Amino acid sequence: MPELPEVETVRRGLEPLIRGRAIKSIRLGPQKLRVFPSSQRVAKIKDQAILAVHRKAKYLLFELEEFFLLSHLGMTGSWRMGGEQRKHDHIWLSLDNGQILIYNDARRFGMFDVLSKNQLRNDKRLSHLGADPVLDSQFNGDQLFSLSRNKNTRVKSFIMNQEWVVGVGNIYASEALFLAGIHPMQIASALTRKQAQLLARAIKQVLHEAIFFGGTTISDFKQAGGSEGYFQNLLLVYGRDKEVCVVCGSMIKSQAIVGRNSFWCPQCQQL
DNA sequence: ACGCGGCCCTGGATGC
DNA sequence: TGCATCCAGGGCCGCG
Repeated sequence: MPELPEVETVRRGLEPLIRGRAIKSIRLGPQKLRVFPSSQRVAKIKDQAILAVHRKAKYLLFELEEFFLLSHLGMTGSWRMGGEQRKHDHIWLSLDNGQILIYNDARRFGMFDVLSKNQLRNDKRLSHLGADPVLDSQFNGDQLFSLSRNKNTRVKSFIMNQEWVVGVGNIYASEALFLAGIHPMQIASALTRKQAQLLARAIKQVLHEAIFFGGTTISDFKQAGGSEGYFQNLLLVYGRDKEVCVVCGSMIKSQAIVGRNSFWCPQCQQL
């Protein structure tokens, strides 16, 4: 699913299409997402203008005059403008220019909710999030190092936990650890300060590059305009098990770590 | 109290 | 061709 670069790519594509438009009506399909608002709540956003589209971690936030629409794409969620009906369409937002913004999600791991400004402030899903490597200046090696001191888990799992760092998912975790030369099975609390600094830098680098290239399309990620990302062509280890490392020529290894398939170079990333 | 495994879903790839 | 199995970019919940 979409990690930070994919969500950011969607945000950037979507915002110019819908900013300033008012919502004329909204329709929800019969099959619920993991989170779906009540119909009374949905009714409140009629005639509200869309002022901006923000990203908070891997969430999209549509800022309305008095409410926020909270959207998480889960693994297979996507927003697109109008066009033909498709299987797994679940939300239809009709805008005042006649266009319809549609949410599609095959696996329905996504979330959609309507929140007041006050509810947004107090929302537990959003209040426990860590620093954003792209947006927050307090994300750096020193912060990562101090957070990691008491974390008795594999470093890959540590950087994927949204409570400590947001936006890093299964693809970019492997990529960042490769760039930093850190073995994904290393215990987080055993990171040296130097390693934490390399890792923070690597996370920022890979997320920025992936945003620049429009995200990673493995099977079904699409940008807001429907085009695919390009960064899948630039992945150095993810999905490349049994291929050779671009740096040293060793064979890339893969193995599940805390339940998620992980990829690393046994030569460049030693425990 | 923390860390992990299972689970929520559908569809595509693979194997028999 | 058909069927069974496994796996997928995320996050929540319950268990030990």
